[in-house]
Amino acid sequence: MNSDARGQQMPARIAAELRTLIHTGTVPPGGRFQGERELAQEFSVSRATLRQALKVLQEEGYIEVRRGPYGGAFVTSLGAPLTAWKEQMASDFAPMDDLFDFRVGVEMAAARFAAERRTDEDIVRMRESTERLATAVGREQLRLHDARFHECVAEASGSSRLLNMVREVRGELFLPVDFLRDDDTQDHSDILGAIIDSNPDLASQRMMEHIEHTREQLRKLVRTA
Amino acid sequence: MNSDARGQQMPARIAAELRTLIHTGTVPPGGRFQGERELAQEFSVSRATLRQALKVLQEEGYIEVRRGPYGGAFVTSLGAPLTAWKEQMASDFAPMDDLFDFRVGVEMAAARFAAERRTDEDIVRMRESTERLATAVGREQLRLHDARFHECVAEASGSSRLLNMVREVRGELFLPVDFLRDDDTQDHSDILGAIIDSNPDLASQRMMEHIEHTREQLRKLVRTA
Amino acid sequence: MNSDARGQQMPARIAAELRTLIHTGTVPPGGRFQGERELAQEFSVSRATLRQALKVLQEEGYIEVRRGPYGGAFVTSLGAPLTAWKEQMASDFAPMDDLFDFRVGVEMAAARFAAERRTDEDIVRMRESTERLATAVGREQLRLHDARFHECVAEASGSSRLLNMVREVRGELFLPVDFLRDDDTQDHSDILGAIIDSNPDLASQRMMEHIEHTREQLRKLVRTA
Amino acid sequence: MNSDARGQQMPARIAAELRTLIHTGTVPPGGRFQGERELAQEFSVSRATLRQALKVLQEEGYIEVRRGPYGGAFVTSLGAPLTAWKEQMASDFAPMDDLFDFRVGVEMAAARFAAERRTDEDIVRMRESTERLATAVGREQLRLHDARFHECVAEASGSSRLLNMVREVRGELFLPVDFLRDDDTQDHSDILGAIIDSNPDLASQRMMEHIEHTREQLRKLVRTA
DNA sequence: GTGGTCTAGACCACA
DNA sequence: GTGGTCTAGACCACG
Repeated sequence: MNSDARGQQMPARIAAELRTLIHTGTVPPGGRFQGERELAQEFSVSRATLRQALKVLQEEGYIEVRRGPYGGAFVTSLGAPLTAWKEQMASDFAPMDDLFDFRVGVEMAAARFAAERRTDEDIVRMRESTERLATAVGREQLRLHDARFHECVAEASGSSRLLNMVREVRGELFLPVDFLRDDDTQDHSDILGAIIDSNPDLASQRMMEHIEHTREQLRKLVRTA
Repeated sequence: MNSDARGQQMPARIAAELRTLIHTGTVPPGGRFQGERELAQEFSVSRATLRQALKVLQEEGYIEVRRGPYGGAFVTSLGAPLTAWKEQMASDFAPMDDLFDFRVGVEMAAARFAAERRTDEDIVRMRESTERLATAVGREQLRLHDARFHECVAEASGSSRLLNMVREVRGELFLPVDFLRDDDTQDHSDILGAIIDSNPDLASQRMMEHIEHTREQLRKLVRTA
Repeated sequence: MNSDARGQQMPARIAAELRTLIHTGTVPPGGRFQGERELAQEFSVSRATLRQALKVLQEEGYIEVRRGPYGGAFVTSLGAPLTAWKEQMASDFAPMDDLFDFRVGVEMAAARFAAERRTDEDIVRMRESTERLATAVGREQLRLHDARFHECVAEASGSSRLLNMVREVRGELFLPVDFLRDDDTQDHSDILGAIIDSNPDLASQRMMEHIEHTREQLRKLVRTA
Repeated sequence: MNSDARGQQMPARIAAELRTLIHTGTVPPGGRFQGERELAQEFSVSRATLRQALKVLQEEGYIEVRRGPYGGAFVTSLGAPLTAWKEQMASDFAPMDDLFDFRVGVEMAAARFAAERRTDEDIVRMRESTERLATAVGREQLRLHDARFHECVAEASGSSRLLNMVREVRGELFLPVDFLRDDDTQDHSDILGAIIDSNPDLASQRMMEHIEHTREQLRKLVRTA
């Protein structure tokens, strides 16, 4: 009914979308967003509103804004947000568990339907993401291609709603992704295999294990930090 | 001061919530909502705003407002919304498929985690829902207890996010539920069994089959209508 | 040259002007400012800009904003600003001394020129202020008529620049005025006498003593607080 | 980031400051300002902005900009500004009176507090200014050391606010100073004497007379011009 | 051509 | 008719 008006205010909503781009590594530290005018148009929003969104991210320490030509909104090294996130997680891990429970649901379903419905083109895209992750160097690239694979699976599921949710969840995940597991590439490869074999149960099963591994990894990280 | 002021779509939001109450059978045809003043207070909203929400539902044919003593907002027989829904589904079933893909994801996860984490109290509640569905008479009761069971499972999963999503999906489902399958009670019972046995894979598997059956049923309904 | 553009941003400048109205008691605690639209027009500024000014005052604890008819920006009991002011003064009284040095200059000159140039109407106004102060009840009235007298003297000086400065200084004074000396009325009366007698030296002399008394009073207040 | 961004009148502000330097004789006719880059840095402003300020002064006839080596912004003989000023004063002397009323206030207070608070170093500086005025040759030197003395007194008052105001007023005075009275040196000397004697009333009294003499001188000048 | 500020005006939610 | 939010567009200061 009101599918795209979930009730947040515009600035907060746009801030969330931009934050997602940072969390997923789409715009890495040091990277620059488009100009305010372009962004405003992209979000179908006035520049004033967009600027409020940028201000939120600025105060959260995600971006810093520079003026002049070659100015713009640049992603910081993310030190401040990382610290804030760790503190919050250390004091209460429940929200993260909640997020992962939901992630398990949407990504298992995505993997299942992907195994049933994937086209050859879907397979090409998923394979490419997997290979790029394998050869990625640097945290930013790892982060980006890890996120990209999960999106590709959701795309292959043919469900726009699942795709949106996969993206939304990913957008909330943030820095955990900074600490990718060494065997992520293998996980992705295994999942992809099951999808190619058109084995929905196996695909979703492996997706679940993959996500639960990540959850465990995160839990450890928070405990030791 | 303006901490929760979303700016501009409160009426639509409230309308959606009230619509959900109708879709899930919480307030059945012929049933009456609380007085405007109570509703307004419940949603932390002014009476004027609430009246706009009611107006939306009125125009959609969900409710009719009667004045005087014993007046109030009464749920109609839902003929108009049903017709509108059928027409829409007949012309494009994709949104419904999208919704069901997502439903499969969240409810499978809910069943899985419920099987892992359910407490004795959770079991009591789920069992009660199942039994009430078995002995329910009339469409309204069926609809209500069917919805209630799915909520109970989501509650047992211990994930507030999954619970919210289960409810949200249900709120969008509407009348399909009018046409419950005869073997729904058996499905619920089977799912509950797997949850009680602490068998996550089986519980989620049965939940999926249950939902896919409903999807098929609906698809047929639309074709023949 | 650029007499009215001293370089502040508009919101800060407007906030300062509104703050002055509070400090001088023109709008007392509990009082209400005009509607945003009127204020915006009065300051020849857009509503958005004016709202930023209101936000500043809101965060400083000077006003609270209520919605609905009979809503608007209302002056608080000023507890928060008072506390903040006391703390600041206790840690560094120098800015207050600086302000008073300047005040001595402008108000002595105002008294001097008033004694030279006052018209009969000026005298009427100054006398009225003095009398009202004598019969005033309540802090708000005292504050208001005290401020009013000093303005009247500055008006009588015939120098718009001095008048502006007297007002500006008064606007920065704030709560000190909350603690009026018992013999303020006598001081005002003495100053007025010298002005009526067209005695510039005596008028400015008395004005100085009046202000220095206030300074001393304030100094004590801060020490004991 | 935008801590000191006043938004929109930087050029005018900078122009005013540079104009003051000319009015006070700090940079005399024929004199050269620093390079654009140095000035820009000094005012913490971009070169483009500074150039706008220079353009303003250029159009007012205060400076002329020469290019090439030994180029820069040179103060003109000030014929054009002087003519403009005379015309303006002849048509309306009120603004000048207003300025002098204010000047009386701030400089009397400065003299008063200087007499109360001057240190030995202050005396040295004030004496030096007085002596240099006595031995000055040429309008430029006269203008410069006259202005300098008044600043020294304001410095000795220990009030930064009074000092700022004395400077600001002086910046607006401009060419009147071109026509210094012969007995200015004696006036300064008398004022200094009262300050050294720690006689606040006398110091401020003499300061007033000094300023009022200047006002009269100016008035005559305008009448005859 | 960038971000920073302000304007003018609309519509919404409120009581 | 109030305050709360957003839009569209302008101009300024920047490097």
